[in-house]
Amino acid sequence: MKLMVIDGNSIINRAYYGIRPLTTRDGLYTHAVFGFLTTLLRLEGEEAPDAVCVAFDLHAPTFRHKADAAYKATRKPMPEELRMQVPVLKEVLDALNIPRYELEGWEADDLLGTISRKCAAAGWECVVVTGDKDSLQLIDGTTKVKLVSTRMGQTTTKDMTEEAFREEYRFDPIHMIDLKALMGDSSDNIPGVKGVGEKTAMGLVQMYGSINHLYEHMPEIVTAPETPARPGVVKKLAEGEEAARHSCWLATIATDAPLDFRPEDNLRGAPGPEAYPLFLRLEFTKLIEKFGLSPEAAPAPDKRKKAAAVVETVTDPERGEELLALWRAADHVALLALPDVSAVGVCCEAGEGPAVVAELFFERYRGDWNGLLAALFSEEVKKVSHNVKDLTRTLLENGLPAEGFIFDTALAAYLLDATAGSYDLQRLFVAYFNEELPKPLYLEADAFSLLGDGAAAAASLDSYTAAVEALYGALAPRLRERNQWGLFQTAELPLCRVLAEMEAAGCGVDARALAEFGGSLSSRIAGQEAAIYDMAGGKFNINSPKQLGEVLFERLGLPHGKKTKTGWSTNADVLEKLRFQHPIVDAVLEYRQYAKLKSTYADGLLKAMDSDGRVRTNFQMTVTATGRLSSTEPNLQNIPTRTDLGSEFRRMFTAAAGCVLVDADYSQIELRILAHIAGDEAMEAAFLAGGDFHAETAAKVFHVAREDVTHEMRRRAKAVNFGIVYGISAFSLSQDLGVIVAEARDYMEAYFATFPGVRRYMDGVVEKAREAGFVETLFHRRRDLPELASSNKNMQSFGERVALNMPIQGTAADVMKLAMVAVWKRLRKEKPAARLVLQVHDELIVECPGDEAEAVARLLEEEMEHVVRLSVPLTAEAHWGKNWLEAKG
DNA sequence: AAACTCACG
DNA sequence: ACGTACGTGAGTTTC
Repeated sequence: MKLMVIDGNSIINRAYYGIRPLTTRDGLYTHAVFGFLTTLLRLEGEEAPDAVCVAFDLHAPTFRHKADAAYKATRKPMPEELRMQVPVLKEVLDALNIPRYELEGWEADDLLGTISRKCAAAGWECVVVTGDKDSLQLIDGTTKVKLVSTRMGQTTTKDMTEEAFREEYRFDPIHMIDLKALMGDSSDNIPGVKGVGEKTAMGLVQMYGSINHLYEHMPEIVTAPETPARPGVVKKLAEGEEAARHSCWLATIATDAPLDFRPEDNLRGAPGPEAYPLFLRLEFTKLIEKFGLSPEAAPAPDKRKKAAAVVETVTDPERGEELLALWRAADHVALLALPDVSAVGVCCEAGEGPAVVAELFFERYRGDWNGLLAALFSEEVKKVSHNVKDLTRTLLENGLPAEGFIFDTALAAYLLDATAGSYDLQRLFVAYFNEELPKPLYLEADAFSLLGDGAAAAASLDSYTAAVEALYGALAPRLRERNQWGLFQTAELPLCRVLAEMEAAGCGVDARALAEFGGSLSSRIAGQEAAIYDMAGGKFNINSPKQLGEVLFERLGLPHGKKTKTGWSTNADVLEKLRFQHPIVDAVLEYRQYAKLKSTYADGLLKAMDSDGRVRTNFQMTVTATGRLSSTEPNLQNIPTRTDLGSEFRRMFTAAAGCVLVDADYSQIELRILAHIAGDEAMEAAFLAGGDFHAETAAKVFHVAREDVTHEMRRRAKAVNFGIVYGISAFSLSQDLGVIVAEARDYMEAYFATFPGVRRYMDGVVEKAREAGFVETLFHRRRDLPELASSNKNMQSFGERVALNMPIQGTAADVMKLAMVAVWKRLRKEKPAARLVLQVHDELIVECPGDEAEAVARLLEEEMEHVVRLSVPLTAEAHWGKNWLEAKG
């Protein structure tokens, strides 16, 4: 069997430039699509493949892929006349029933690589069609590359099999990587080795093959003058080793993108009924015949305005079955359920009449409603709902399936405006349709819940369910317009299931140890309390900043620092500076530490425990402005770790009997993302080198050798690194480091001199944000920034810091969400006894049988590292143990 | 309900 | 002259 996979971007690009412009009567450019289709016909004729599919790039216009951010200079932006044709081509391919693949965060190249390897694994032959020589590295025994070029309307192709390649290049296809890494490629922004061009690189690769092998043999090259590497070249090679290895990474096409792909799903089938009218609209009359399209297959246009919904309360099992058949056949239904699934509303617009909103109140339903629910929540009925994660958790906890959710109106509204604050149905409906929904339903904390009797609910469940349907119609196209469909479908929506399972699973906590620890904290608190009263000369409420301030700053006469709205600040920063003035200060600091641990963690966690000895957090998906999750009731994302005493709490988060916790965390994910989106070469090189990044930074910034970096230098470099991510100011950095502002300013200057790309990024992103009114992540998560247009200078500065920070923090959040979905899928397939239990922003925790620890650890690392390909490696490290503290490694 | 403090990434 | 890091949630006091 043979599959042909086409590099969609490459071929449409070549068609665009290779064919004279062509428009329809109403001025729509179509020549690139036309050229693509004629090329497709030609290729099908030449190859007669059993299956055909097309891969596309999917990346932001603002942040390009690989080390692409700085390359506005070298890679021209896609002309508007071409850009507008890409969605048209996709529509055409869909109509022709030719599958297309695109994946947030991956280039078409990587998909070609992945698809070709999956074909090989399935025993299929694969033909990769592209205009790009990069893909030649994919050639092997079962994969050939067809190079296509289109000039003056004429398309020529060149078949590169393994033999043909060797004949032409005299080395193995895989070494195309090394060739490109040595000679560089400006259009892909691969630096290569300075002073090494095509000729030299070719000779070196023919002689030594890989770059690794080449550098291993450097000594011999020096002494062998007849080699293609003359002495000058040897020097250049030595100087360019880092660049060569970095370039190697950039030049390698991934073959392990997380793509759900089976060759047999791409078998060539008949065109759909939409194809004929679409080709007519594009005025592709000649192609209609060549693609065998006919008007008979055209669907009847259905533009009729829907009448108002018909509402019925279902009590009869037979009617239930009837409706189920309609729901199965429908494109989708809108659905809401009460938190205990005691009532469900289903809105269905199938057929030509008005929408039917069916309400199922199970205390009134006379048949087997469990069977009905199981069918309703199976894959077979495509459902749109509001807060899918919560419903999924409820369903799973009631032993019901939870499949077939295709949209979530709350999540969609969140992606469209992450700073709106709340996403309950009433508000959304008002915001999008300027109409009020009836009141009887009480919406609590975004969850759909019911107060009052069934009659009151009956009067409103229908309007709320219909509102979900209406909002779907309004929100879905907006997501597509903003390029957020991919993020929604690949990250947010599938994450609902993952989080629901995590919440339902919970995490084991040792209640006895917790209570015991709480007791010892009480004693410590009592001890400090007595000492404080003694030194203060009387009792007062230490927890009251007001009373504490009076004692410290009035009675004891200590110098007060910052003031707050209501008085003098008594926070840890201030007290830290007073430590040597009076022994009471240390006592207060200790008291505060113990009191915090006791009330928030010892008491707090005990209160939050379920009867089975586990705590179940609520992961909120629609809270943060950056795309992170938040965790509440209890918050399991702020369990202490920074002090020895506090981290004892982590010892009490335990694995079930026979199980261990596996903890995997990303290393410096935000700084790596900064290196990527800023395209800063020095920073990229530092990460490629793989050492201690803060120390590496210190060496560069302070101009000392790596081994001469002191602890203090590293500490300062680390603070600057963090400051950069937060949108630094010299003042705050000086506060953080305890140095004068001028010195902090010097550090920043030195930092920007070391990493010039970072400064360019900072200037660029703020400028763009000011123009656009928003910033976005690599995956198009967006945050609106009205602050930048404010007349208040502080507001503006805040907006600027957010503009700097959000794309970084937000991209990290996107990556983690994608990783969670990938990990979940693999665990489900390969390690069904393992389950995800916690996420703490850059850290994932899995509970699994002890003998699977090693395998699960490797699985976590692999999935987390490979979820996206940046210009620097993304690394994750996993460890395991009987409890969270041990598992931290 | 708001203010303050402090736990986390 | 001023106020200054980004993103969260929870417990406590005070109004």
